[in-house]
Amino acid sequence: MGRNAHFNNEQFIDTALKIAAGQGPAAVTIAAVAGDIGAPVGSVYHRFLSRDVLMAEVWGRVAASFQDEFLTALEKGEGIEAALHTPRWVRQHSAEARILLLYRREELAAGSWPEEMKERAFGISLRLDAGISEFAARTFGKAGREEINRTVFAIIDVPYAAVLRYIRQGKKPPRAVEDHITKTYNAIMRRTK
Amino acid sequence: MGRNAHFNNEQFIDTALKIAAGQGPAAVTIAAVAGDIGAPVGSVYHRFLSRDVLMAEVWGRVAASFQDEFLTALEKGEGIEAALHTPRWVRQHSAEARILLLYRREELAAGSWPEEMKERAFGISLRLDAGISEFAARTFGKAGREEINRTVFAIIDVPYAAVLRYIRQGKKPPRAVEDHITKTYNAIMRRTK
DNA sequence: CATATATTAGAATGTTGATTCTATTATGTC
DNA sequence: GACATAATAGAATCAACATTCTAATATATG
Repeated sequence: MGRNAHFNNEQFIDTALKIAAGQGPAAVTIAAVAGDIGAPVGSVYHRFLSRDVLMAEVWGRVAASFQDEFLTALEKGEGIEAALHTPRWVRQHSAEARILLLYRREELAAGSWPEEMKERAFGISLRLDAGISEFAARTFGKAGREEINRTVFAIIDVPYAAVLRYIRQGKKPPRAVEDHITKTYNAIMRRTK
Repeated sequence: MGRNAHFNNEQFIDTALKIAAGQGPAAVTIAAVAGDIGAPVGSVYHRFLSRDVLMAEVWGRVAASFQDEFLTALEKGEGIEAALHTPRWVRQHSAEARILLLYRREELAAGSWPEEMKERAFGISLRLDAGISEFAARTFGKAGREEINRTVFAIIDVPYAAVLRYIRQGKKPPRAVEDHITKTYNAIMRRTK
């Protein structure tokens, strides 16, 4: 019952994502999102409790897109595959990459995340920590702070650094980044301390 | 002539820097800066043409603080010293580091930089490019795109990544980051391609 | 001491954008 | 066909801030 919808949640999330990627999160005003689709602002609020909730959806989508493949590689025990996932994913998902790597969660949605989203984010973070720990233990024989730090550096921080400069310029990372990431990975994750 | 000043430019810049480091650039409202010092908002505008100009001063100060030592090390030909400058500087300058590494120029001051500041920034950027090029040429025998990419990665991007995680948590980077940076530097800057 | 002026003081203005509110319009159900 | 309601429409509110404006105050200079 009720009239047919002209729009759907996905459209609003997609549009918010597109604007955030192109012009930064501050440009994602309710009017801009609605205007882009040709919807009235009221329709945004009909579907999302607030701007924060809309942005939290954007974040959730982007983070999940990245982390699912990343964790899969890691849980398989392929550290170098996990590390190389970053440049690959970035090439395939330019807009999402800009959001994930250029802004922090709090810049997208300042306060009040819906409980469900907080739990989702917490779950992802737990899974990430566990994956890293297990991998460190498997690689080094134990997973103390030292081993975890090295692992995080090699498979998260360095790939991020390798790719960031290109994302800022709106370019796809060149092939050389794989080489840099791999060399660093080998140097850091070598068994010999 | 005229009455004595109760405040001075430095105070406003310091306060803006402190607030930006602690609560992010968005928290740097004119009222917040003035209020923190006990000055009227009018006094801010008496000294700075606009919020953007004030923030540009903050940025200029922070950038210069970092880059002077960095470039000195680089121009001496000490690549590894330049790379290690990042964690050292970060430990000594927590607030400045948060601003320099957590936000981009445009987040501090969106539009309209005063001409003088633009030139200063441009000069710094030129000097940086030249320093990197020279260093790459000295290290690899030539400074093509490939050699420059490697150099930038090893002495800028990786140190940044090594330190970022701790800055976000408001902690000082542990000693291990020097080890990671050094290992990476050796792996990447090895003469053998 | 009178004047010019640098500076403080802080109220008034204007804009931008989130959010709320009040219709209006279709569509399924009875 | 009348009713309930999901959804669209978009005007009206509200709040936060940057910026502007109009005093009020000291102080140096003559």
